[in-house]
Amino acid sequence: MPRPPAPTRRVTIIDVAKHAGVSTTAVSKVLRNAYGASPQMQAKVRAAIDELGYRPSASARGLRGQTFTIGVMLPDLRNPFFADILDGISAQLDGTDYQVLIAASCNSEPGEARVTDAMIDRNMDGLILIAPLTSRQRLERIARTVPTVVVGRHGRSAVHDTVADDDFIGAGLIVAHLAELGHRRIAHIEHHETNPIRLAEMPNAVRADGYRHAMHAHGLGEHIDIASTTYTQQGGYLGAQQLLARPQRPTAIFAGADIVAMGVLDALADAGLSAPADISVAGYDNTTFAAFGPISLTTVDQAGHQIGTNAARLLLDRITDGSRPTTQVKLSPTLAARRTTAPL
Amino acid sequence: MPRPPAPTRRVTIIDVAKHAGVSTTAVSKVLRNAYGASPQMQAKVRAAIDELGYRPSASARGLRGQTFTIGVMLPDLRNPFFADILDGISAQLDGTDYQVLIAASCNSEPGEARVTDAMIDRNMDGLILIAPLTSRQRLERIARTVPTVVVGRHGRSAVHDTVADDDFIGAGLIVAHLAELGHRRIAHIEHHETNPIRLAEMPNAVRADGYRHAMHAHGLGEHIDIASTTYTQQGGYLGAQQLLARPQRPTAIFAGADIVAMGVLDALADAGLSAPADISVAGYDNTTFAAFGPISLTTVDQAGHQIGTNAARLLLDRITDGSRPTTQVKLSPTLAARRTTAPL
DNA sequence: GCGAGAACGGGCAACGTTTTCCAAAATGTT
DNA sequence: AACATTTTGGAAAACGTTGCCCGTTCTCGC
Repeated sequence: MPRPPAPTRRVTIIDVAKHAGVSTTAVSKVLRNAYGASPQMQAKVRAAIDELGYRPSASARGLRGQTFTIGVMLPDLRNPFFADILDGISAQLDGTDYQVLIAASCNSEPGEARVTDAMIDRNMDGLILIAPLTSRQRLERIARTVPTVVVGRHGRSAVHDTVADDDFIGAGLIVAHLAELGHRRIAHIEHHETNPIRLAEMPNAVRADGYRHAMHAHGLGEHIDIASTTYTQQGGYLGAQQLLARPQRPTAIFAGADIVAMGVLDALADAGLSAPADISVAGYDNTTFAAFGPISLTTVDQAGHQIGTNAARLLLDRITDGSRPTTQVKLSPTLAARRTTAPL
Repeated sequence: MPRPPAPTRRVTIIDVAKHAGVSTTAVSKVLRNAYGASPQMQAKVRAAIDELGYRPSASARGLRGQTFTIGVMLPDLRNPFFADILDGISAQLDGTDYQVLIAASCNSEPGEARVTDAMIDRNMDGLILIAPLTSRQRLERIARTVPTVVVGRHGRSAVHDTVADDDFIGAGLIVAHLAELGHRRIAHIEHHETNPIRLAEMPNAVRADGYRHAMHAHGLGEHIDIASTTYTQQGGYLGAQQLLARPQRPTAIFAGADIVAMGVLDALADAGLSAPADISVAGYDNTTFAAFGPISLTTVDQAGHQIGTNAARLLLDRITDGSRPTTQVKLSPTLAARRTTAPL
């Protein structure tokens, strides 16, 4: 199927100005509805814009200042929880001139560096970094360069805003739920974190802390039992295998993430066990599939939508006023009790 | 937590030139390793670049030509199938200077128009449009403006390349699988398409066609039974309800998408039935959750990764040579038989 | 009428690259 | 030694906006 596409020059502000019989300055003023344009002129210019189908070049704008672009960095496209956050961001930005562009799957520090650099290179007006692994130092350097909101990481900064769900409370919700059902040997599968600096900031660590604290609070300190793997399906499988091999097998497993719980369920099935008959299983995140009938996973709902709206709102605020003090928003998770947990 | 971020001017090509004692032209040449730069000069310039931490501004570049940005339009972040495609794209683009930026959730024609316009405004070098709803006419207009690859939509164009999975064959795989298991009353739930122009091009329509054709091929023409809803969980629920209310209830339901199958399973459970004991259920897409133990959905695997690599490769080709004839790549899906289908 | 001030419109210089050119120097060829 | 060629490096003009600044022309209060 041959035929080369016909090249066609883009309509510029100059074309519009000529067509409307005014200066480019005038067109620019109308575009940004800046001061100094009479209604008649506005009408003329707008007519010309429509007639010619003119669209301002973001590159040229970027060279002078704004690009009306918000960059969102996502660690993983597969976790539907992030889609909730995105929805919140989009909802908040709807009606503004800003366009959201996403860079995904930068699941390593160098990967994140590449992505954030790329966003800065492209003159984006603001960045929303979701669950970044990047060092605090680099994070602050980024935030000093461009308005930034960090999502899902605990710990405050003088230079960027922060939005996170309270993972400490969330872990407590699960432990309380299971304890109420009569469970005492409640085990946890955590994402192993080696980096000591990130230790206190990353959600996984906070969830583990919350688990420990809640266990103590319910007088179950002696039953604390943590398998340290990763927040992946395989990590859940391996973690569950470890826990099932204990001399005193737990009666409930709190997986640090829904995807981990999937691995746990697989391991149970392979061991000829089932949830909740033999062992109760809980996850964390309330991802879309957790609600599917055959799974029906008890989990913690992280108000992803609200996280998104808050992040976007804070970012817009900071774009308009870069010098206002930074804010830390901490949202409260809720329990989503379903059918993988049952009374002992 | 007060303290405004310290503003800091960006390092430009001029700074690098001064620091290296050469002209900006020279730096530019080194950057693009263009002709006319001696080894010594290259060394000097590279040293200066490293020392100053210089990064070229994409805006300024865009004003003159390339931005080294590839835009990917995704209809829906929640469908993990798209993540597979993205992985393929990233894999192919890895090692090049191109950065992928995603715009998501433009689940309507006006939404898609906004997104594609935004990408063109930003001078992106190429676009990958995944399962677009946009009219053929607009699609071609876009492709005439910027190198474009359309993914997941059947029908060829003289102006853009196309990559798609063969949905006709895929639907046939499911029907063959079910027929082999002894099923005869195999029903289908389709996504209702009203727009006649899109009718032949959209995957959902092709899947329904493939279903019809395969039914005839297996001598089951009289049992063709289609519930027309949407490709959503709720669509699956409603579709299953319709099918269950038939005087002659089907023994197998082929849902046009995995998410639809989830709704079907819910409807079965609510009716006191289960799969595959009472009714076999199959989906389409092999999304991540289809493989989860408790679900274990029989489905069709669309080589998402390959779709992505092919799309990216074609796009790079077209960016370097816009006049080469267009290509249509059609990949073959495979059956992923799991536990929601069983012999009659 | 008259001056002050507001309203309106436009000229022009950035912004940071790339891309022609073009000159000078080095090298090769008779 | 004179000339042709290649190599090397730079000057300068775009690219499409915006924002500062300046000159008009209104408007209005006296």
